[in-house]
Amino acid sequence: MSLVVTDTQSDERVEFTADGDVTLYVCGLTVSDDPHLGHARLWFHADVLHRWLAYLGYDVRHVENVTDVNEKITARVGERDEWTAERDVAETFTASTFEAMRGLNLLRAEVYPRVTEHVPEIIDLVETLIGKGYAYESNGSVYFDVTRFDDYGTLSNQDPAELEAQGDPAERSEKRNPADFALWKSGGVSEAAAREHAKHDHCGATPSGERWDSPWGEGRPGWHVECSAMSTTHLGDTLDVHMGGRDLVFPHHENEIAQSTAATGREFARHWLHVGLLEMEGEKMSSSIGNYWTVPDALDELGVDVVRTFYAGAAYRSEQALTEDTIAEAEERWDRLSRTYDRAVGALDAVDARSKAEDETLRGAVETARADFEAAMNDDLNLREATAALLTLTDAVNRHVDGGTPHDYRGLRDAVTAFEELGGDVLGLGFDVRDGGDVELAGELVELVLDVREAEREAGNYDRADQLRDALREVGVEIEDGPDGASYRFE
RNA sequence: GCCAAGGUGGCAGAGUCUGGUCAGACGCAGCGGCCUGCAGAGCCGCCCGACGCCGGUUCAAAUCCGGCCCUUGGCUCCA
Repeated sequence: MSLVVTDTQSDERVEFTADGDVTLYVCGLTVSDDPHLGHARLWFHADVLHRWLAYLGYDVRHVENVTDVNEKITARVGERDEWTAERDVAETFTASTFEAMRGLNLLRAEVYPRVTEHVPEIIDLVETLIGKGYAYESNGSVYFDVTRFDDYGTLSNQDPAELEAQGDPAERSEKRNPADFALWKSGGVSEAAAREHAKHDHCGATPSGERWDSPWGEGRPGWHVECSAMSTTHLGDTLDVHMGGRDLVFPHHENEIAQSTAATGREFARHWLHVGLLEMEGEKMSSSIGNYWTVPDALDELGVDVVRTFYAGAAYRSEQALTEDTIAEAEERWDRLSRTYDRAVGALDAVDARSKAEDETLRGAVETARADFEAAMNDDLNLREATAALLTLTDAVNRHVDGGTPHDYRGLRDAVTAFEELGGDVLGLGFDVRDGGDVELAGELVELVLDVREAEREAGNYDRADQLRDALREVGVEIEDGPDGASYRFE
């Protein structure tokens, strides 16, 4: 059984193939603001692909760029006192981006290359393109001539002749064809562009952003060429997988293909995977619309596991709706998974777990869950079905734990391992992660309160017992009465 | 206007490539039961019932063909 993915190039399900290491390039963030849940959706799906390929035995070389040169970044200079240059703003949000990524429990990429580190490579690439006749200099800027590249438009199925012109009016007059795009822009950020992207009015001179020397004079790299240069620098001419948001298909990825293929003469990416957009109230979540939820806020409010469970509720290639209902569903799903995991671990470590007890139903359920999970993952990374396989396993585990003692040690251990390997390692859910603080002491204190509560219950003082339970819930301790007395878990 | 993705039960979301076998699994919402001092969790069971619209092909269409409507995205910075 092998992995099948939906490739944007052919729009067909194709078998995933790679020789040895898998090179994975993800079009990363422009660091002009805190990342929001839309950006994180791409990160999540790239992360799960990374994790699944690792599970299948591939060594994954994952590179995700940081775009730290951009008009939107420049436009925020001066908004805070410490933001005196484009670089200051970029560094602030690069830091918050990394923090968000860690908070989302993403596997680290091999490198997070930044544009500011790769200007020499970008200039080399542009010179190569000029040398091969694919690009031309005009007024200190350099443009890619789309008429020289026969396959231009095949990824997005666009006809260059039908396209509206790219770039602003001043730029258009410098170009041979309306659809030509900039590889290098002369000078700094124009005042018009800076103003357009500015969110807030602020005093002082309009910032023009950083500039670099080049064979064509001072200027700034074009957006599309950055990704071509950074991916080639770190992963070579041909990528196994190129991922990005669906909104980048045109022009960004189309242009990347043109630049890289023209420069190297080789296929740029074997597989293109595009992640559908996150919708909020029927619209794309976007900083410019303002309907966004930042990653730090979402992590505070929901926790990383609910956020990840939410993302696992829809296929990467589909759009996904963020609503109260879909969030509530994710909360329920994660609660059910983690609760069951805790119960299984509890039963496993109890004296009632015996080496010779055997529950064929439980063991069969574990095997079925593993098989279903793997089949779902290989079927174009169907995360909702994969999650469903784990949820089906919760049923068998709960039935076993409810079914009295002795417990089937081996069966429970296999179930726990399945949760950890499939839910934990592959989906990145934190089954065995416990919050910080002195958990042991907290546990002892909770036990103490529970002893008091038990005494009250035995005395028939249920009001008092319920008060204690409510009080514990308020500080984040959930009490559940069972046949063997009360148990608790930290929320 | 051009390009792309999509429209499936109350929600969410598979299935469309390979026309018929279950419009499937899981979860949420709803109902009943077990358990329980109550609650929660858990378990068992259940109702309901959807393939955007109009044609065509076919013994048979969610699935193939044609037309139309609607939604979202891209064509300008965008994950």
